[in-house]
Amino acid sequence: MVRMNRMTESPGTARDAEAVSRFVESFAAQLVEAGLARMPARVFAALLSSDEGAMTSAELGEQLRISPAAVSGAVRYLAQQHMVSREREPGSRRERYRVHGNQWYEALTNRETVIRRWEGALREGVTSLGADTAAGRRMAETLAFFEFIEVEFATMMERWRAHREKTFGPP
Amino acid sequence: MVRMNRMTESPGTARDAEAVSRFVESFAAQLVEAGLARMPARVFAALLSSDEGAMTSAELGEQLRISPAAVSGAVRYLAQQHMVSREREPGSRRERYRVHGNQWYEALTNRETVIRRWEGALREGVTSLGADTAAGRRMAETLAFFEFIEVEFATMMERWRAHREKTFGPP
DNA sequence: CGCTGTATTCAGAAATTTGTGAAGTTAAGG
DNA sequence: CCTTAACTTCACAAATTTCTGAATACAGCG
Repeated sequence: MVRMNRMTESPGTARDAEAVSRFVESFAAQLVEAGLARMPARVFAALLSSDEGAMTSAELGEQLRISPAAVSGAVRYLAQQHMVSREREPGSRRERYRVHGNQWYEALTNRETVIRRWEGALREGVTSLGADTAAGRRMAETLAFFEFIEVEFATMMERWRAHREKTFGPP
Repeated sequence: MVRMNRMTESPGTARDAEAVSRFVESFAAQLVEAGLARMPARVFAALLSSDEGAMTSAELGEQLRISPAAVSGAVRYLAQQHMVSREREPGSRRERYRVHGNQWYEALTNRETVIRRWEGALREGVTSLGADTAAGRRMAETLAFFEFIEVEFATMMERWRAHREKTFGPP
């Protein structure tokens, strides 16, 4: 009985470090392609595939082979975007970073702030180019699209929460 | 009566170049913040605020003060993303780049390809980490979210087209 | 009150991205 | 065909971004 080093004991406890790492990097790559910066993407992917859904700075640094500074920067960014939360461990000064079990993707897809800014810019465009110009009309229509999206998005998320609860049980 | 240089003649024809430029740059900045690269963002904003909804390479270069090479690169990217189309002018070898009147924002928000890739990555994650692990379950739930979104998005766009037609008339 | 384990900040090195000039390619018009 | 007006590609310079090591700040513990 050779080869009982990992992924052999009680499933859900020990883990194939290499497989995890492969997944982390490949998922991070997708996030990067979607526009996320490199380190935040890697940190986030690592947290997402951790069994606890949370890791310490040291654990992240070890898994990803990056400096504490890089962890700090990535985590700060992710926290600002509400994609992770920080927890102070009761005892020591160590901190854990946690993915919000079922809300992070709302943060990820919730471009509400962005949409609002676009709407602002478009309104400005309509007035500064003139509502009676072709360009002005085109932008007015675009603006209408975003206003439409903004509302739809909210109700869509509402439907998801309902659907989710039904399928996976309460958060 | 001094100062009758621009924005004086029939509205909708002559345009205040400076105001246009201000808007172009400010809207481009929003697009950049949303993740678009600099040149594509500027080119796109310029097209969007042109009265025709289309410009030649030379016009773009002049308005944005960039080289033909930069225009070429930006336009290639935008075309790949289906945010602009290229038109060959009947006569000469000049090409015009056009924003699709009311479909570009679908291209912009339609992350379907991206979503598909994420789903792939997540499926891989579920199997490689184990469906019976906590991490696996978390990812299965995330996967369900994206599958949900994918469908919702399609119907949302359908509703928009209906709404649009009612409000602005046929495309 | 120091000590120690953590987290953060900062200056700079390294890598990546971006935009240009110049050469190359294509096709219309003589 | 040859010329010429466009567009494209390519190598490189410049600017920006990213990550690290080192110094700094902070908080719990003895």
